Amino acid sequence: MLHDANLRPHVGERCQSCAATKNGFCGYLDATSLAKFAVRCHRTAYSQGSEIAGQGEEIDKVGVIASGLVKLATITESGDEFVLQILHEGQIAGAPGEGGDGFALEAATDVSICWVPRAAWDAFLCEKPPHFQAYTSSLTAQCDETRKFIMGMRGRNTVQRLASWLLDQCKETGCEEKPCLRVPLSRRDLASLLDMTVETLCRAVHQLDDRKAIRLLASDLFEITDIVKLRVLAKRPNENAAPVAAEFFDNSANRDSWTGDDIAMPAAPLR
Amino acid sequence: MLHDANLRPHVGERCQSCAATKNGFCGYLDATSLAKFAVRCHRTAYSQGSEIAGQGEEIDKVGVIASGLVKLATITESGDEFVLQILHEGQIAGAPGEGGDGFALEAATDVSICWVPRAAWDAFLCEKPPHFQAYTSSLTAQCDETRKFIMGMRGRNTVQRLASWLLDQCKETGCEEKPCLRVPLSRRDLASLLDMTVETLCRAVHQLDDRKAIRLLASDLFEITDIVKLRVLAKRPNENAAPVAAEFFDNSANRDSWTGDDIAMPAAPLR
DNA sequence: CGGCAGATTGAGACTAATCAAGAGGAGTGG
DNA sequence: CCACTCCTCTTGATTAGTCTCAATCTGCCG
Repeated sequence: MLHDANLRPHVGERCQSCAATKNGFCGYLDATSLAKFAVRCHRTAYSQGSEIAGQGEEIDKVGVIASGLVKLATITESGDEFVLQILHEGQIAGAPGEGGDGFALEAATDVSICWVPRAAWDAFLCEKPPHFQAYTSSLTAQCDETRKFIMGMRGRNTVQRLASWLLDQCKETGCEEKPCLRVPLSRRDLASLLDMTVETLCRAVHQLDDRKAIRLLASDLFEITDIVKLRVLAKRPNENAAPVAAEFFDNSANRDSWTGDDIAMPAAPLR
Repeated sequence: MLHDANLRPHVGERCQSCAATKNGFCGYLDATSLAKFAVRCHRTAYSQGSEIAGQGEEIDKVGVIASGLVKLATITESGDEFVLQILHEGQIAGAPGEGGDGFALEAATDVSICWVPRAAWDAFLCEKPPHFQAYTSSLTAQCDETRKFIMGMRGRNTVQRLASWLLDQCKETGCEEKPCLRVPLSRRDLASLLDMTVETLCRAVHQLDDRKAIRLLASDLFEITDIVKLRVLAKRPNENAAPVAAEFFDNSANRDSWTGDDIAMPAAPLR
């Protein structure tokens, strides 16, 4: 495990420049809570390819991905690696259960993660409801994303799966106008994620190229030349390019105090 | 939507006989909390095949599955239905995000669900940390289960996928000694869940039968005649038949009061 | 320059989908 | 009671799509 850096950021300082404060768990926190969170965590950097948590390894801490992509994979007895999921900025890594029984976390790109010891994490959540809400919102969002991913893979052949995944990537990175998409994953990882062989993935990429939906500028650089055609090839023709700005729950719902046993209506729903 | 019954159970009374109190969300609650929860929810019964929540329908309530199996599916523009997941006893249905964007919930068997209006749900969670912990534990467990399911499907052909799924079912229903497994899902639903056609599923079942791993007593009744062979056929040979009793978080961790701004160590980790 | 790993392309083998049709059961109406 | 329809489950033959194996190409590093 390579730890390129292991810093406890000054309150607010590091977070200011962190893109994850806009996304996922940190994005759900208000400034005050974020500051409190910052003092409890320490940021660790991992270089591409390094192992974050081994399979079967018990993790006694919870992490929020500050930058980069984390590969959630499993290695079978026969030695094959299967990429189950790619976690990104703002998502929770190492939540209880993860890694506990057969998943490994690996840095798919250079990654930095804000770790909090399990005990401190629990204490932070218990401080006030909005902290818990941030956590539940994150979990729900991640659960949902997984389901959406499965949806995108189902009932599609290899070319359609690739096209569908590229569409999702476009939305996620928000590259609607500038049609250039960088795919930091290796062919091997992407193929595994999309449940196909490297060779088939390669053919699928070139098929999209041949049909003028994309242009392969470099091995890891895709230009989306015709997003409409890409949608058709993904079997998702009627999808409007609606913004995907994750709908965070209304922060005005933050109640800093807890109710007693009396049943009080909360100021607003969680989401 | 068929509502065969719609009852507000008396505190404790209905819950006593409910199997879900041992599992999932309700299983994480202590007796007092469970009683409080019971007065807020109303149980609704759905007969097999009835729709619980339509695709795109906004759900303003949260449900805990009291009994039966709930099918989480999506219907594409071309009219094909894809079963993404089967939710069972004790799991959360209709969490925020679900149904919001393309999933439908349908009763795969006769089902009863304890519903709580969103607002009351949030209020319940905010009452004290253990309630939130029960929720986060449930979410994490469900997230994990989804990942395990994907793991079971990856890198396997149709026969292996079926065998793998059957193994999971054995563990879940705890039928280790008495080797009889009832599969309440229709061939159509099961095939969709396992990502194959009905025809292929049928052939896979009979292949397991031919190889003496199982015996098909009835169309929905499987006798596991040789669990070791079944493991081999599932490409999961080295799996011990370890109990899967979901590891619930230690209930002694229940803290009925909340900490202030000071950082206090919680009595025990969440899980 | 050679060695190496990843990416690409090609040809044949094999899996699972598709199309087609039969078997069995449940419900309906005469 | 039977004839009829409808639906699910099952089985068979054909075909399309992927995987496998193999070879070549590319860029990178020493």
